[in-house]
Amino acid sequence: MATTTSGSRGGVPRGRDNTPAIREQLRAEILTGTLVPGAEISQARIAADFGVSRGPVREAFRLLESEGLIDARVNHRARVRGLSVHELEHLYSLRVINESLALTVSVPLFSEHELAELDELAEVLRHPGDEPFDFEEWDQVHQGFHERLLAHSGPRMLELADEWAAHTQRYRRAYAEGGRGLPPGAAEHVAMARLCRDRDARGAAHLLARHLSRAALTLIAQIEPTHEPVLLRAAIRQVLGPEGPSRPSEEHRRAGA
Amino acid sequence: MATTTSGSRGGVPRGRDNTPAIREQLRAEILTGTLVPGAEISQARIAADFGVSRGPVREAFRLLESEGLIDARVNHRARVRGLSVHELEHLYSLRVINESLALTVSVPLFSEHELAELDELAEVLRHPGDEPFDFEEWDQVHQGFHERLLAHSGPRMLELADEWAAHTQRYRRAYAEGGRGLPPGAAEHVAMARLCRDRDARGAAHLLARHLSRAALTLIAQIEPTHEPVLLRAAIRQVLGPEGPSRPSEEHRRAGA
DNA sequence: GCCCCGTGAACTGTTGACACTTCTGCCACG
DNA sequence: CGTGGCAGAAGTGTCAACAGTTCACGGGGC
Repeated sequence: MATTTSGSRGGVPRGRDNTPAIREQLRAEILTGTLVPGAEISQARIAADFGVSRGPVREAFRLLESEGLIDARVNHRARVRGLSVHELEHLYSLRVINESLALTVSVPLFSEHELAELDELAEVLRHPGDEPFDFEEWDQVHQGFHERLLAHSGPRMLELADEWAAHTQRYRRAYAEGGRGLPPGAAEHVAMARLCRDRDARGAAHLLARHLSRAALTLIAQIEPTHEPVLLRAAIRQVLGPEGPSRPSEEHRRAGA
Repeated sequence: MATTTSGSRGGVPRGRDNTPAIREQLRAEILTGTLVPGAEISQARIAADFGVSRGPVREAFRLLESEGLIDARVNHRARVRGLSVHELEHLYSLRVINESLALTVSVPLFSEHELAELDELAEVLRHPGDEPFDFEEWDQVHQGFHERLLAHSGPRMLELADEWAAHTQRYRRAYAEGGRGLPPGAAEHVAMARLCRDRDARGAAHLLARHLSRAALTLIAQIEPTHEPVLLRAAIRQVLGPEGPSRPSEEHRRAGA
């Protein structure tokens, strides 16, 4: 029996249009794993937890379904969608090609203030202050960095990229192995910030693509080592060109990582 | 005063879960321009038109909003979102890089049956049978061709590509200038089919990218000639490489278009 | 012992009604 | 003549209740 998850959510205060709050709360619980894949969630129970009627909950469910976080068959309880290597690969492939493009057009437009912010965040990512290492906090900063990277790519692209990044978070958390240390590649962020400052759009985009695909390949190897990531490799080729991501390339070394 | 569009939609038969039907009907009306940009649509009126209560309509509205087809401020009537060159450029940029990738991985996987279908559709696109030329019918086939091209790229990618293609349809119709003739580039489809048959993934992807970006540039030039499509050009560069789309490239000629 | 069907609980989809907000048009007032 | 504000209409967000569906469970028949 799938755990028909229960537990009281804080009631929605008193505001009008409660759907966004419900949606975001559930979304967060799914992304962080509080609501595990396969768990069944009923409109009635969620409504009760929020102290609200089923109307707004139904609307929130529709949004979560359109985002791909839950499956909702007619006349059945909704279920938190499961994880799969295929989806993980798709998500990262989308991120690789789209974020590379978004970064390419953003680089010439960064303000001095934004560049300084990137530098600062990158430094924090490399040398997190607190001991012991707090993965939650680090990942928060990490998401902020990647989000700022795409600042000037337009609202539509930004929204999509945010969604994809959020969804990959699900996999990162599920397979973080207890989050016991700095993820490999954490140091690359300072190189990226540097390339942005140098207005090297091509170099920055390439480094981002390698950065993302390394994360993806690491995860895939952990989850299902036999899986052959055809789509992801094609995505990498599209961004980096046919030569492939074999050795550290020119712009990477130049950035002095 | 914005036209608070009215008019009776056929009542939803008697099925359970009416939301999808309502959503699709409204979506189609927006995409084809029956519901013009800026038009205001009220839950109450739509509900009456469908012979249904406001509940399902609200859910449909939420989906349409998440898709970006309507704007829905709290306590206000929803409005059909307007058109803009920026969005058009974004849509086509997304299509260029994502469909190119999707096609790249699809090419090795086409069955003989699918290849034959592509050939056939491409031929119809080049020499449409009926006189006078029926744009609606032609565009139907056109969408079918592009959809089949991505058949093997996985459900998530397919869904996204379909959505983007559908949205560009809005612009194509709005600026079709009466749809009085075969769009330029219509002949390229047979070359694409040919490249698929030859299992030339790279060539097919490049041709698709050029095909899409030409359509985009034509539309942009019609709508707002002063607009400089920075994002789109970056997208083209990402797929074709730095040399740019200057001359007809090797694989294009080899396909003997 | 095994299978089938009826029954009731748990849910979902839908509806009509209620409270509150926004906007329009009009009137009194300056 | 211009302006401020005040009712009423129109619309939205929400809720509680109704009807139909799915599923688990147990009793009866074989």
